[in-house]
Amino acid sequence: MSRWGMVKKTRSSQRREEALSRDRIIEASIALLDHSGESGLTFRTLSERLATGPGALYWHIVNKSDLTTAACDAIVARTLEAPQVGATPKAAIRTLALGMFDAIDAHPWVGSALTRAPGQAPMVRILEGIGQQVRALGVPGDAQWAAASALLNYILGVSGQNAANAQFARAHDLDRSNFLESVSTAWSQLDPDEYPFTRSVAGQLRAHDDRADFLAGIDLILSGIGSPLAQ
Amino acid sequence: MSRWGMVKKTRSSQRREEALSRDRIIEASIALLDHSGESGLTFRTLSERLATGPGALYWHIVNKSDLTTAACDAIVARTLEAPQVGATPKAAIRTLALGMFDAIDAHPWVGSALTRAPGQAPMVRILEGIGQQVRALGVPGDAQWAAASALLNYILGVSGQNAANAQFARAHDLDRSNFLESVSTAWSQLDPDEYPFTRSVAGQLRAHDDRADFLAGIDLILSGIGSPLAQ
DNA sequence: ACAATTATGGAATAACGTTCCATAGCCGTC
DNA sequence: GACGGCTATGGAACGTTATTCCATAATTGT
Repeated sequence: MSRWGMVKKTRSSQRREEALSRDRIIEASIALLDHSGESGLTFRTLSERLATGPGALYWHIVNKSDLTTAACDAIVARTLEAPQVGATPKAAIRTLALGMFDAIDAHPWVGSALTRAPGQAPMVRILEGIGQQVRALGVPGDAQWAAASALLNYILGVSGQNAANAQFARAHDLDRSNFLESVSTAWSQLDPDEYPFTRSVAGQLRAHDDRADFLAGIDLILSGIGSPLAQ
Repeated sequence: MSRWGMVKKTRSSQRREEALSRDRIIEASIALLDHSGESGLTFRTLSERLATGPGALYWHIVNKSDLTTAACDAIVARTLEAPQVGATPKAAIRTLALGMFDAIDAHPWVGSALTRAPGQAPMVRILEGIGQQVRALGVPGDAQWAAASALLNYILGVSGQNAANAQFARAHDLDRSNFLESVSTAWSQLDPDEYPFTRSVAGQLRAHDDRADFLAGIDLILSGIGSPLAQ
Protein backbone atom coordinates (compact mmCIF):
# COMPACT_ATOMS: atom_id res chain seq x y z
CA MET A 1 0.00 0.00 0.00
CA SER A 2 2.94 2.25 0.57
CA ARG A 3 3.97 4.57 -2.22
CA TRP A 4 7.39 2.98 -1.92
CA GLY A 5 6.00 -0.39 -2.89
CA MET A 6 8.02 -0.57 -6.09
CA VAL A 7 11.11 1.27 -5.11
CA LYS A 8 13.48 -0.67 -7.31
CA LYS A 9 11.70 -0.07 -10.54
CA THR A 10 10.79 3.56 -10.18
CA ARG A 11 13.65 4.89 -8.15
CA SER A 12 15.39 6.48 -11.10
CA SER A 13 12.40 8.72 -11.68
CA GLN A 14 12.16 9.91 -8.13
CA ARG A 15 15.69 10.69 -7.17
CA ARG A 16 14.11 13.29 -4.97
CA GLU A 17 10.57 14.01 -3.96
CA GLU A 18 10.54 17.25 -5.96
CA ALA A 19 13.60 17.05 -8.15
CA LEU A 20 14.56 20.14 -10.12
CA SER A 21 14.14 19.87 -13.87
CA ARG A 22 14.15 22.21 -16.82
CA ASP A 23 10.39 21.84 -17.19
CA ARG A 24 9.67 22.53 -13.56
CA ILE A 25 11.86 25.63 -13.70
CA ILE A 26 10.12 26.86 -16.84
CA GLU A 27 6.68 26.30 -15.38
CA ALA A 28 7.63 28.18 -12.23
CA SER A 29 9.01 31.01 -14.37
CA ILE A 30 5.75 31.26 -16.31
CA ALA A 31 3.78 31.42 -13.07
CA LEU A 32 6.07 34.13 -11.75
CA LEU A 33 5.96 36.17 -14.97
CA ASP A 34 2.18 35.92 -15.13
CA HIS A 35 1.81 36.96 -11.52
CA SER A 36 4.40 39.73 -11.24
CA GLY A 37 5.32 40.79 -14.76
CA GLU A 38 8.68 40.90 -16.44
CA SER A 39 10.46 42.34 -13.43
CA GLY A 40 9.00 39.61 -11.23
CA LEU A 41 11.28 36.94 -12.63
CA THR A 42 14.62 36.99 -10.81
CA PHE A 43 16.88 34.12 -9.87
CA ARG A 44 16.25 34.91 -6.23
CA THR A 45 12.46 34.72 -6.32
CA LEU A 46 12.60 31.79 -8.70
CA SER A 47 14.94 29.79 -6.50
CA GLU A 48 12.90 30.65 -3.42
CA ARG A 49 9.72 29.40 -5.04
CA LEU A 50 11.52 26.21 -6.04
CA ALA A 51 13.06 25.87 -2.57
CA THR A 52 16.64 25.84 -3.79
CA GLY A 53 19.53 28.19 -4.44
CA PRO A 54 20.25 30.30 -7.53
CA GLY A 55 23.26 28.19 -8.41
CA ALA A 56 21.23 25.01 -8.76
CA LEU A 57 19.16 26.52 -11.55
CA TYR A 58 22.23 26.93 -13.71
CA TRP A 59 22.59 23.20 -13.95
CA HIS A 60 19.43 23.12 -16.06
CA ILE A 61 19.48 26.53 -17.72
CA VAL A 62 22.23 28.38 -19.50
CA ASN A 63 21.23 31.95 -18.57
CA LYS A 64 18.24 34.20 -18.10
CA SER A 65 17.76 34.84 -21.79
CA ASP A 66 17.58 31.09 -22.37
CA LEU A 67 15.01 30.85 -19.58
CA THR A 68 12.69 33.56 -20.89
CA THR A 69 12.95 32.25 -24.44
CA ALA A 70 12.04 28.77 -23.20
CA ALA A 71 9.10 30.12 -21.21
CA CYS A 72 7.95 32.08 -24.25
CA ASP A 73 8.31 29.01 -26.44
CA ALA A 74 6.16 26.96 -24.08
CA ILE A 75 3.32 29.48 -24.39
CA VAL A 76 3.70 29.81 -28.16
CA ALA A 77 3.74 26.04 -28.63
CA ARG A 78 0.52 25.65 -26.62
CA THR A 79 -1.09 28.48 -28.55
CA LEU A 80 -0.31 27.09 -32.00
CA GLU A 81 -0.85 23.42 -31.35
CA ALA A 82 -4.44 23.41 -32.69
CA PRO A 83 -4.28 21.62 -36.04
CA GLN A 84 -6.29 24.08 -38.22
CA VAL A 85 -7.69 21.56 -40.69
CA GLY A 86 -10.59 22.38 -42.94
CA ALA A 87 -10.31 26.14 -42.80
CA THR A 88 -9.46 28.37 -45.73
CA PRO A 89 -5.87 29.66 -45.67
CA LYS A 90 -7.00 33.20 -44.88
CA ALA A 91 -9.22 32.03 -42.05
CA ALA A 92 -6.38 29.89 -40.71
CA ILE A 93 -4.03 32.87 -40.72
CA ARG A 94 -6.62 34.99 -38.93
CA THR A 95 -7.14 32.28 -36.32
CA LEU A 96 -3.42 31.87 -35.83
CA ALA A 97 -2.86 35.61 -35.50
CA LEU A 98 -5.75 36.09 -33.10
CA GLY A 99 -4.49 33.17 -31.05
CA MET A 100 -1.14 34.89 -30.69
CA PHE A 101 -2.85 38.17 -29.86
CA ASP A 102 -4.90 36.56 -27.12
CA ALA A 103 -1.90 34.68 -25.74
CA ILE A 104 0.08 37.90 -25.49
CA ASP A 105 -2.88 39.66 -23.96
CA ALA A 106 -2.95 36.98 -21.28
CA HIS A 107 0.87 36.84 -20.92
CA PRO A 108 2.24 40.26 -21.94
CA TRP A 109 5.82 39.21 -21.19
CA VAL A 110 5.61 36.82 -24.15
CA GLY A 111 5.54 39.84 -26.43
CA SER A 112 8.86 41.20 -25.32
CA ALA A 113 10.43 37.76 -25.06
CA LEU A 114 9.45 37.14 -28.67
CA THR A 115 11.11 40.27 -29.97
CA ARG A 116 14.31 39.45 -28.08
CA ALA A 117 14.70 35.96 -29.53
CA PRO A 118 15.36 36.58 -33.23
CA GLY A 119 15.36 33.47 -35.38
CA GLN A 120 14.81 31.22 -32.38
CA ALA A 121 12.31 28.51 -31.55
CA PRO A 122 9.22 30.57 -30.68
CA MET A 123 9.54 32.82 -33.72
CA VAL A 124 10.15 29.86 -35.99
CA ARG A 125 6.92 28.23 -34.81
CA ILE A 126 4.95 31.30 -35.81
CA LEU A 127 6.78 31.70 -39.11
CA GLU A 128 6.10 28.09 -39.97
CA GLY A 129 2.40 28.35 -39.18
CA ILE A 130 2.08 31.46 -41.31
CA GLY A 131 4.27 30.14 -44.09
CA GLN A 132 2.28 26.96 -44.55
CA GLN A 133 -0.91 28.97 -44.99
CA VAL A 134 0.79 31.43 -47.34
CA ARG A 135 1.74 28.47 -49.51
CA ALA A 136 -1.80 27.12 -49.32
CA LEU A 137 -2.96 30.55 -50.46
CA GLY A 138 -1.17 29.92 -53.76
CA VAL A 139 1.41 32.65 -53.40
CA PRO A 140 4.24 31.94 -55.86
CA GLY A 141 7.45 30.58 -54.38
CA ASP A 142 9.57 33.68 -54.73
CA ALA A 143 6.94 35.86 -53.02
CA GLN A 144 6.22 33.51 -50.12
CA TRP A 145 8.99 34.82 -47.91
CA ALA A 146 7.95 38.45 -48.37
CA ALA A 147 4.32 37.67 -47.58
CA ALA A 148 5.07 35.52 -44.54
CA SER A 149 7.64 37.89 -43.09
CA ALA A 150 5.32 40.87 -43.55
CA LEU A 151 2.66 39.09 -41.51
CA LEU A 152 5.22 37.96 -38.95
CA ASN A 153 6.72 41.40 -38.53
CA TYR A 154 3.30 42.96 -38.11
CA ILE A 155 2.40 40.42 -35.44
CA LEU A 156 5.71 41.02 -33.70
CA GLY A 157 5.13 44.76 -33.81
CA VAL A 158 1.73 44.54 -32.18
CA SER A 159 3.06 42.02 -29.69
CA GLY A 160 5.86 44.31 -28.66
CA GLN A 161 3.50 47.25 -28.27
CA ASN A 162 1.07 45.28 -26.17
CA ALA A 163 3.89 44.08 -23.97
CA ALA A 164 5.27 47.59 -23.60
CA ASN A 165 1.83 48.99 -22.77
CA ALA A 166 1.26 46.35 -20.13
CA GLN A 167 4.67 46.89 -18.59
CA PHE A 168 4.27 50.66 -18.55
CA ALA A 169 0.83 50.35 -16.99
CA ARG A 170 2.10 47.97 -14.32
CA ALA A 171 5.10 50.16 -13.53
CA HIS A 172 2.82 53.15 -12.99
CA ASP A 173 0.08 51.23 -11.19
CA LEU A 174 -2.50 51.83 -13.90
CA ASP A 175 -4.93 49.41 -15.42
CA ARG A 176 -5.41 49.29 -19.16
CA SER A 177 -8.14 51.91 -19.39
CA ASN A 178 -6.29 54.33 -17.13
CA PHE A 179 -3.24 53.92 -19.32
CA LEU A 180 -5.14 54.61 -22.53
CA GLU A 181 -6.80 57.54 -20.82
CA SER A 182 -3.45 59.10 -19.95
CA VAL A 183 -2.05 58.60 -23.46
CA SER A 184 -5.25 59.97 -24.97
CA THR A 185 -5.17 63.18 -22.91
CA ALA A 186 -1.44 63.62 -23.60
CA TRP A 187 -2.09 63.32 -27.34
CA SER A 188 -4.99 65.73 -27.27
CA GLN A 189 -2.73 68.37 -25.73
CA LEU A 190 -0.19 68.24 -28.55
CA ASP A 191 0.47 71.28 -30.73
CA PRO A 192 -2.38 71.42 -33.31
CA ASP A 193 -0.09 72.68 -36.05
CA GLU A 194 2.53 70.01 -35.68
CA TYR A 195 0.34 67.06 -34.71
CA PRO A 196 -3.05 67.39 -36.42
CA PHE A 197 -3.46 63.70 -37.12
CA THR A 198 -2.43 62.41 -33.72
CA ARG A 199 -4.74 64.90 -32.05
CA SER A 200 -7.61 63.81 -34.25
CA VAL A 201 -7.24 60.16 -33.27
CA ALA A 202 -6.63 60.83 -29.58
CA GLY A 203 -10.32 60.47 -28.85
CA GLN A 204 -10.70 57.14 -30.63
CA LEU A 205 -7.85 55.74 -28.60
CA ARG A 206 -9.85 55.73 -25.39
CA ALA A 207 -12.58 53.43 -26.61
CA HIS A 208 -10.91 51.53 -29.41
CA ASP A 209 -10.81 47.75 -29.61
CA ASP A 210 -7.20 46.58 -29.78
CA ARG A 211 -8.18 43.16 -30.94
CA ALA A 212 -10.36 44.43 -33.80
CA ASP A 213 -7.66 46.87 -34.89
CA PHE A 214 -5.13 44.07 -34.88
CA LEU A 215 -7.32 41.93 -37.07
CA ALA A 216 -7.94 44.87 -39.41
CA GLY A 217 -4.18 45.12 -39.92
CA ILE A 218 -3.94 41.42 -40.70
CA ASP A 219 -6.75 41.80 -43.22
CA LEU A 220 -4.99 44.75 -44.80
CA ILE A 221 -1.88 42.66 -45.38
CA LEU A 222 -3.89 39.64 -46.56
CA SER A 223 -5.70 41.88 -48.98
CA GLY A 224 -2.35 43.15 -50.26
CA ILE A 225 -1.11 39.60 -50.69
CA GLY A 226 -4.20 38.81 -52.71
CA SER A 227 -3.78 41.74 -55.05
CA PRO A 228 -2.23 40.93 -58.40
CA LEU A 229 0.53 43.51 -57.98
CA ALA A 230 1.57 45.31 -54.86
CA GLN A 231 1.97 48.92 -55.94
CA MET B 1 40.54 89.52 -29.09
CA SER B 2 40.07 87.28 -26.10
CA ARG B 3 37.01 85.09 -25.91
CA TRP B 4 36.36 86.78 -22.58
CA GLY B 5 35.91 90.13 -24.28
CA MET B 6 32.22 90.37 -23.38
CA VAL B 7 32.23 88.68 -20.03
CA LYS B 8 29.33 90.62 -18.58
CA LYS B 9 26.87 89.76 -21.31
CA THR B 10 27.68 86.14 -21.81
CA ARG B 11 28.69 85.03 -18.37
CA SER B 12 25.37 83.40 -17.60
CA SER B 13 25.82 81.04 -20.53
CA GLN B 14 29.26 79.89 -19.48
CA ARG B 15 28.97 79.25 -15.81
CA ARG B 16 31.49 76.61 -16.54
CA GLU B 17 33.68 75.84 -19.49
CA GLU B 18 31.76 72.68 -20.34
CA ALA B 19 28.57 72.90 -18.33
CA LEU B 20 26.37 69.83 -18.16
CA SER B 21 23.06 70.06 -19.98
CA ARG B 22 20.32 67.70 -21.06
CA ASP B 23 21.39 68.04 -24.69
CA ARG B 24 25.03 67.37 -23.97
CA ILE B 25 24.07 64.28 -21.97
CA ILE B 26 21.81 63.02 -24.75
CA GLU B 27 24.48 63.56 -27.40
CA ALA B 28 27.01 61.69 -25.31
CA SER B 29 24.49 58.87 -24.81
CA ILE B 30 23.95 58.59 -28.55
CA ALA B 31 27.68 58.42 -29.15
CA LEU B 32 28.02 55.73 -26.50
CA LEU B 33 25.08 53.68 -27.81
CA ASP B 34 26.37 53.91 -31.37
CA HIS B 35 29.85 52.86 -30.34
CA SER B 36 29.13 50.12 -27.82
CA GLY B 37 25.53 49.07 -28.29
CA GLU B 38 22.69 48.99 -25.81
CA SER B 39 24.78 47.56 -23.03
CA GLY B 40 27.38 50.27 -23.55
CA LEU B 41 25.23 52.97 -22.01
CA THR B 42 25.65 52.95 -18.25
CA PHE B 43 25.63 55.85 -15.83
CA ARG B 44 29.23 55.04 -14.98
CA THR B 45 30.63 55.19 -18.49
CA LEU B 46 28.41 58.12 -19.35
CA SER B 47 29.56 60.16 -16.36
CA GLU B 48 33.19 59.28 -17.10
CA ARG B 49 32.88 60.49 -20.64
CA LEU B 50 31.30 63.71 -19.41
CA ALA B 51 33.94 64.09 -16.68
CA THR B 52 31.46 64.17 -13.83
CA GLY B 53 29.75 61.81 -11.38
CA PRO B 54 26.61 59.72 -11.87
CA GLY B 55 24.65 61.86 -9.41
CA ALA B 56 25.10 65.02 -11.47
CA LEU B 57 23.30 63.46 -14.41
CA TYR B 58 20.13 63.05 -12.38
CA TRP B 59 19.76 66.80 -12.17
CA HIS B 60 19.00 66.85 -15.88
CA ILE B 61 17.45 63.42 -16.43
CA VAL B 62 14.77 61.60 -14.53
CA ASN B 63 16.01 58.02 -15.08
CA LYS B 64 17.56 55.73 -17.63
CA SER B 65 14.31 55.10 -19.47
CA ASP B 66 13.86 58.84 -19.89
CA LEU B 67 17.40 59.05 -21.22
CA THR B 68 17.06 56.31 -23.83
CA THR B 69 13.68 57.63 -24.95
CA ALA B 70 15.18 61.10 -25.36
CA ALA B 71 18.15 59.72 -27.31
CA CYS B 72 15.76 57.76 -29.51
CA ASP B 73 13.60 60.83 -30.02
CA ALA B 74 16.60 62.88 -31.14
CA ILE B 75 17.38 60.34 -33.87
CA VAL B 76 13.76 60.00 -34.96
CA ALA B 77 13.31 63.78 -35.10
CA ARG B 78 16.38 64.17 -37.31
CA THR B 79 15.21 61.31 -39.53
CA LEU B 80 11.73 62.71 -40.12
CA GLU B 81 12.54 66.39 -40.39
CA ALA B 82 12.68 66.38 -44.20
CA PRO B 83 9.52 68.18 -45.37
CA GLN B 84 8.24 65.69 -48.02
CA VAL B 85 6.52 68.21 -50.27
CA GLY B 86 5.52 67.40 -53.81
CA ALA B 87 5.55 63.63 -53.47
CA THR B 88 2.51 61.41 -53.79
CA PRO B 89 1.22 60.13 -50.45
CA LYS B 90 2.35 56.59 -51.17
CA ALA B 91 5.81 57.75 -52.14
CA ALA B 92 5.97 59.90 -49.03
CA ILE B 93 5.07 56.92 -46.84
CA ARG B 94 7.70 54.80 -48.56
CA THR B 95 10.32 57.49 -48.06
CA LEU B 96 9.37 57.93 -44.42
CA ALA B 97 9.45 54.18 -43.77
CA LEU B 98 12.77 53.70 -45.54
CA GLY B 99 14.19 56.62 -43.59
CA MET B 100 13.26 54.90 -40.35
CA PHE B 101 14.66 51.63 -41.62
CA ASP B 102 17.99 53.23 -42.47
CA ALA B 103 18.11 55.12 -39.18
CA ILE B 104 17.59 51.91 -37.23
CA ASP B 105 20.12 50.14 -39.40
CA ALA B 106 22.64 52.82 -38.44
CA HIS B 107 21.53 52.97 -34.78
CA PRO B 108 20.05 49.57 -33.88
CA TRP B 109 19.38 50.61 -30.28
CA VAL B 110 16.72 53.01 -31.62
CA GLY B 111 14.64 49.98 -32.53
CA SER B 112 14.41 48.64 -29.02
CA ALA B 113 14.05 52.09 -27.48
CA LEU B 114 11.08 52.70 -29.77
CA THR B 115 9.26 49.59 -28.71
CA ARG B 116 9.80 50.42 -25.04
CA ALA B 117 8.31 53.91 -25.24
CA PRO B 118 4.66 53.28 -26.06
CA GLY B 119 2.64 56.37 -26.88
CA GLN B 120 5.63 58.64 -26.26
CA ALA B 121 7.35 61.32 -28.27
CA PRO B 122 9.33 59.26 -30.77
CA MET B 123 6.40 57.01 -31.62
CA VAL B 124 4.07 59.96 -31.95
CA ARG B 125 6.38 61.60 -34.48
CA ILE B 126 6.21 58.51 -36.68
CA LEU B 127 2.47 58.10 -36.24
CA GLU B 128 1.92 61.72 -37.21
CA GLY B 129 4.06 61.45 -40.32
CA ILE B 130 2.22 58.34 -41.43
CA GLY B 131 -1.20 59.65 -40.47
CA GLN B 132 -0.87 62.82 -42.49
CA GLN B 133 -0.07 60.82 -45.59
CA VAL B 134 -2.88 58.36 -44.91
CA ARG B 135 -5.24 61.31 -44.85
CA ALA B 136 -3.73 62.66 -48.08
CA LEU B 137 -4.33 59.23 -49.57
CA GLY B 138 -8.06 59.87 -49.19
CA VAL B 139 -8.71 57.13 -46.64
CA PRO B 140 -12.07 57.84 -44.97
CA GLY B 141 -11.94 59.21 -41.43
CA ASP B 142 -13.04 56.11 -39.61
CA ALA B 143 -10.47 53.94 -41.37
CA GLN B 144 -7.51 56.28 -40.94
CA TRP B 145 -6.51 54.97 -37.53
CA ALA B 146 -6.56 51.35 -38.66
CA ALA B 147 -4.44 52.14 -41.72
CA ALA B 148 -1.93 54.29 -39.87
CA SER B 149 -1.55 51.92 -36.95
CA ALA B 150 -1.09 48.93 -39.26
CA LEU B 151 1.79 50.71 -40.95
CA LEU B 152 3.19 51.86 -37.62
CA ASN B 153 3.02 48.40 -36.06
CA TYR B 154 4.70 46.86 -39.06
CA ILE B 155 7.52 49.39 -38.88
CA LEU B 156 7.87 48.80 -35.16
CA GLY B 157 7.99 45.06 -35.72
CA VAL B 158 10.79 45.28 -38.25
CA SER B 159 12.59 47.81 -36.08
CA GLY B 160 12.49 45.52 -33.09
CA GLN B 161 13.75 42.57 -35.11
CA ASN B 162 16.62 44.55 -36.59
CA ALA B 163 17.56 45.75 -33.14
CA ALA B 164 17.38 42.24 -31.72
CA ASN B 165 19.46 40.85 -34.57
CA ALA B 166 22.12 43.49 -34.09
CA GLN B 167 22.24 42.96 -30.34
CA PHE B 168 22.41 39.19 -30.71
CA ALA B 169 25.17 39.49 -33.28
CA ARG B 170 27.15 41.88 -31.10
CA ALA B 171 26.74 39.68 -28.03
CA HIS B 172 28.12 36.69 -29.92
CA ASP B 173 30.81 38.61 -31.77
CA LEU B 174 29.31 38.01 -35.17
CA ASP B 175 28.83 40.41 -38.03
CA ARG B 176 25.56 40.53 -39.90
CA SER B 177 26.39 37.90 -42.50
CA ASN B 178 27.78 35.48 -39.93
CA PHE B 179 24.61 35.89 -37.94
CA LEU B 180 22.35 35.20 -40.92
CA GLU B 181 24.58 32.28 -41.80
CA SER B 182 24.09 30.72 -38.37
CA VAL B 183 20.31 31.22 -38.42
CA SER B 184 20.15 29.85 -41.94
CA THR B 185 22.01 26.67 -41.08
CA ALA B 186 19.95 26.21 -37.90
CA TRP B 187 16.76 26.50 -39.91
CA SER B 188 17.92 24.09 -42.57
CA GLN B 189 18.50 21.46 -39.90
CA LEU B 190 14.92 21.57 -38.60
CA ASP B 191 12.66 18.53 -38.82
CA PRO B 192 11.37 18.39 -42.44
CA ASP B 193 7.94 17.12 -41.36
CA GLU B 194 7.29 19.80 -38.80
CA TYR B 195 9.01 22.74 -40.47
CA PRO B 196 8.73 22.40 -44.24
CA PHE B 197 8.22 26.10 -44.90
CA THR B 198 10.99 27.40 -42.65
CA ARG B 199 13.40 24.90 -44.16
CA SER B 200 12.45 25.98 -47.65
CA VAL B 201 13.22 29.63 -46.95
CA ALA B 202 16.41 28.98 -44.96
CA GLY B 203 18.48 29.33 -48.10
CA GLN B 204 16.98 32.65 -49.15
CA LEU B 205 17.77 34.06 -45.73
CA ARG B 206 21.49 34.08 -46.35
CA ALA B 207 21.42 36.37 -49.34
CA HIS B 208 18.18 38.27 -48.89
CA ASP B 209 17.94 42.05 -48.88
CA ASP B 210 16.42 43.21 -45.59
CA ARG B 211 15.71 46.64 -46.96
CA ALA B 212 13.90 45.38 -50.05
CA ASP B 213 11.86 42.93 -47.97
CA PHE B 214 10.91 45.72 -45.62
CA LEU B 215 9.71 47.86 -48.49
CA ALA B 216 7.79 44.92 -49.94
CA GLY B 217 5.88 44.67 -46.67
CA ILE B 218 5.07 48.37 -46.74
CA ASP B 219 3.82 47.99 -50.29
CA LEU B 220 1.67 45.04 -49.27
CA ILE B 221 -0.05 47.15 -46.62
CA LEU B 222 -0.37 50.15 -48.92
CA SER B 223 -1.90 47.91 -51.53
CA GLY B 224 -4.39 46.64 -48.93
CA ILE B 225 -5.24 50.21 -47.93
CA GLY B 226 -5.92 51.00 -51.56
CA SER B 227 -8.25 48.04 -52.06
CA PRO B 228 -11.97 48.84 -51.91
CA LEU B 229 -12.60 46.26 -49.18
CA ALA B 230 -10.11 44.46 -47.01
CA GLN B 231 -11.29 40.87 -46.99
C1' DA C 1 30.77 -1.14 -0.76
C1' DC C 2 33.30 2.26 -3.35
C1' DA C 3 34.64 5.53 -6.86
C1' DA C 4 32.64 8.62 -10.25
C1' DT C 5 29.20 11.42 -11.92
C1' DT C 6 25.34 14.24 -11.41
C1' DA C 7 23.07 17.60 -9.00
C1' DT C 8 22.42 20.92 -5.27
C1' DG C 9 22.41 25.32 -2.59
C1' DG C 10 24.55 28.94 -0.31
C1' DA C 11 28.21 32.35 -0.38
C1' DA C 12 30.90 35.50 -3.03
C1' DT C 13 31.57 38.67 -7.08
C1' DA C 14 31.10 42.40 -10.19
C1' DA C 15 28.17 45.55 -12.23
C1' DC C 16 24.09 48.13 -12.41
C1' DG C 17 20.54 52.10 -11.49
C1' DT C 18 19.54 55.11 -8.12
C1' DT C 19 19.82 57.97 -3.79
C1' DC C 20 22.15 60.84 -0.63
C1' DC C 21 24.76 64.57 0.82
C1' DA C 22 28.53 67.72 1.41
C1' DT C 23 29.98 71.38 -1.21
C1' DA C 24 30.88 74.51 -5.08
C1' DG C 25 29.23 78.04 -8.34
C1' DC C 26 26.12 81.61 -9.39
C1' DC C 27 22.45 85.13 -8.66
C1' DG C 28 19.70 88.91 -6.76
C1' DT C 29 19.46 91.93 -2.66
C1' DC C 30 21.10 94.88 1.27
C1' DG D 1 30.94 94.43 -2.48
C1' DA D 2 29.89 91.01 1.00
C1' DC D 3 26.00 87.74 1.96
C1' DG D 4 22.16 84.29 1.80
C1' DG D 5 19.50 81.33 -1.15
C1' DC D 6 19.09 78.84 -5.24
C1' DT D 7 21.22 75.84 -8.89
C1' DA D 8 24.23 72.46 -9.94
C1' DT D 9 27.95 69.14 -9.15
C1' DG D 10 30.46 64.75 -8.13
C1' DG D 11 31.72 61.12 -5.32
C1' DA D 12 30.40 57.72 -1.96
C1' DA D 13 27.03 54.51 -0.47
C1' DC D 14 22.89 51.37 -1.03
C1' DG D 15 20.19 47.70 -2.56
C1' DT D 16 19.46 44.59 -6.27
C1' DT D 17 20.73 42.00 -10.19
C1' DA D 18 22.81 37.90 -13.07
C1' DT D 19 26.34 34.93 -12.76
C1' DT D 20 30.30 32.10 -10.85
C1' DC D 21 32.41 29.23 -7.51
C1' DC D 22 32.82 25.50 -4.59
C1' DA D 23 32.04 22.39 -0.86
C1' DT D 24 29.04 18.65 -0.41
C1' DA D 25 25.03 15.76 -0.97
C1' DA D 26 22.60 12.38 -3.78
C1' DT D 27 22.65 8.99 -7.20
C1' DT D 28 24.67 5.74 -10.40
C1' DG D 29 27.77 2.18 -12.34
C1' DT D 30 31.09 -1.40 -11.06
